[in-house]
Amino acid sequence: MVTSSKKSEPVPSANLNRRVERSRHAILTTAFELLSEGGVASFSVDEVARRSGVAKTTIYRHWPTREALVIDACSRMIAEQETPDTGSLEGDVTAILMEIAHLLPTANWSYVLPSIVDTAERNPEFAEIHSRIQRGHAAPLREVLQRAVDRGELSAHTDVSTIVAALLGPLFYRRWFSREPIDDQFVKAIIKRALASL
Amino acid sequence: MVTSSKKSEPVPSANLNRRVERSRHAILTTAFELLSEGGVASFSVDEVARRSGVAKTTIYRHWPTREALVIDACSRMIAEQETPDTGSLEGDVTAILMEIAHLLPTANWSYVLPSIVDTAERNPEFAEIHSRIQRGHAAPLREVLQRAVDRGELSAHTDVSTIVAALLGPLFYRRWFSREPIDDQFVKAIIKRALASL
DNA sequence: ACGCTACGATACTGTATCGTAGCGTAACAT
DNA sequence: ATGTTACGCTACGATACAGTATCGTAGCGT
Repeated sequence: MVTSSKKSEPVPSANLNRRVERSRHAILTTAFELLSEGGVASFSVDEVARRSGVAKTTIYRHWPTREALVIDACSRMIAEQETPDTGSLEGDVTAILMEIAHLLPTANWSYVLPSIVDTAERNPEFAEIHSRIQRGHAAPLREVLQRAVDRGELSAHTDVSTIVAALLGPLFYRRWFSREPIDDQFVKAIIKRALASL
Repeated sequence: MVTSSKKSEPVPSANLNRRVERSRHAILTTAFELLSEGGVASFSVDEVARRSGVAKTTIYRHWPTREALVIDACSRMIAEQETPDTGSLEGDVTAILMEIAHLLPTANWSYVLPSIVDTAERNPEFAEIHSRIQRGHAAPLREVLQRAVDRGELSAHTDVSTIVAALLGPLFYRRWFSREPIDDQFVKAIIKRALASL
């Protein structure tokens, strides 16, 4: 009785989910790859269908519009970083920035982010995604900075947001604006200046 | 004799040039406006024709392709800034950054630049334009910094490029990444840190 | 064995775009 | 007056794309 009543409920069997998940995964993987290559503007559903081998009709069975798929693919791009704990503020910050400096020239998301920033300039949905990505990038820094404030290594009236901008800004600037290389020496100079006790 | 020989040369009369210039100006103005609204990706020749009142055929008589027109319109976006001379490094830098901080939320080019950055990521022609815009932004800073080095206000082995990144980076970061407001206090804090004598 | 569900293939509508061609016309020079 | 030049207009052809409709089929549970 209980089992039969369960059947009538919308409980898709595990295997059906597997089938669905296979399609969804193939689509999303290809979508992500396509995004990395051409950005948001040149993204097309037809191309996803061609590359993934999944029929376009199937794509539209899972996502109502092209935009929904793009947004979903963008969301998979949020880089999650661990928060180090070396004991000292400078040690933590150095660990975080060195990793970012290493990722900036190589990681996929660094090719797509300008496209998202551009789209976000005029589209609130992308502004929301961009905001999430942004918070993800800054979170570890905010945490180690806040810890430093709490234990007195930084003055209590330090504005954490300002320091984050002073740390991330120059790195991003070199990646997307001046296009200069980002070497260890540069990162260290930025850290010294951002954390300088005035 | 001299005048008649001049005629055979490709010396279009002034009035003809006026006619041509009127068309070119109307097209470029509209193109620039369209770029500001939608970025490079959504730019279309048909729309320029519709808005400017100039026939599409005429547009193609002056620019061979859509891309050539976009590039031409982008080139008009290079913001030229004057280099101040207040006598002190901090005064000069403050003058420059305050103006940029004021322009960032308002100027047209701040809406288009992400689009150019994105396009430059994959298109060498736009990378070149982006590079020119970038140098234009940094030039006044480079100059006042170099002057400060020359007169000994900054140590001789200061890396000017690093300081420029430490100054412009945080401002750009707030405009296009964290989207936080850029107030005078923030600018001053960034300047103090960037110019700190370590 | 039977039925449900997701899937594939194909075709289609409708639109937006690039870039070109043909033809007539207004501005301008001489 | 006559020719030249730039322009406007309309209409193309070609392509790409979003999104839908139809029909047949393969996987999977029961």
